[in-house]
Amino acid sequence: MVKMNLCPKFETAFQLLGKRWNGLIIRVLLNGPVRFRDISANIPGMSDKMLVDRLKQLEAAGVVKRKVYPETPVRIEYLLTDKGKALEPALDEIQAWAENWMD
Amino acid sequence: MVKMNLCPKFETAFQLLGKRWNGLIIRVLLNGPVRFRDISANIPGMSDKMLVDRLKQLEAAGVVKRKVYPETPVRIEYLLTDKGKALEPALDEIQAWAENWMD
DNA sequence: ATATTATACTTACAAATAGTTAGTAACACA
DNA sequence: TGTGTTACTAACTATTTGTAAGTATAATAT
Repeated sequence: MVKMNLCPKFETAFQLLGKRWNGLIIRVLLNGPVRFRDISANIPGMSDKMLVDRLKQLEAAGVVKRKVYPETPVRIEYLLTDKGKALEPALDEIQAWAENWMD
Repeated sequence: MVKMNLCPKFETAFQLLGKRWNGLIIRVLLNGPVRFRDISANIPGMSDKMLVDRLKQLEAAGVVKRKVYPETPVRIEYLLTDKGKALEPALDEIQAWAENWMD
């Protein structure tokens, strides 16, 4: 039997990226801090429920931070941590691949 | 409202990569052609059913090719197309990110 | 005082996807 | 005739995702 030794960290990374919406959410957040509505409006087909769920998951993974501005009405911004920003080269490579090979 | 214009090709790319197992399967196939059992044995937790399903999906997407050797017992190898191999830099970036930021 | 508006969620339920376990077809070999 | 191996398939359950509606909060409008 052929043994390949998939890196467990790579597996963990794909528990995040290999979930629907997560890649797109991170991509949107790479443009800078944005509000819930703005993420939602820029990802067609994704429900509020999924966005809430994914933001919680990404926050728990240390990729996204939630910042509350106690204004009226309250304003909440989502932004990438350093860990999240570090995904930019990877997402850029996926973008490049998509441009070369999709359609 | 903030408009970001997510690239539709990027979205399509993440319909593939943003599905459980696909990233890991492609990663294994980057080592060269392998048989069904070998993929399966190198991805802990993934059932045969999911592997069949994903290989079909990746084949339909033009990322994976299926090669039949009419031996006894029949031998079937799965390998990446050029389109599939072109994902290597992207997966390498994810690997690098995982090594720097996981745990 | 009451109604209206906006934002960031929550809830209840239906539909789709994933997981588990068992089974099958094909064929050489004992 | 029976056994073993490989690459699946089928039947069923569990989990995840999707849909549609609702809620809390607080300023502003009537």
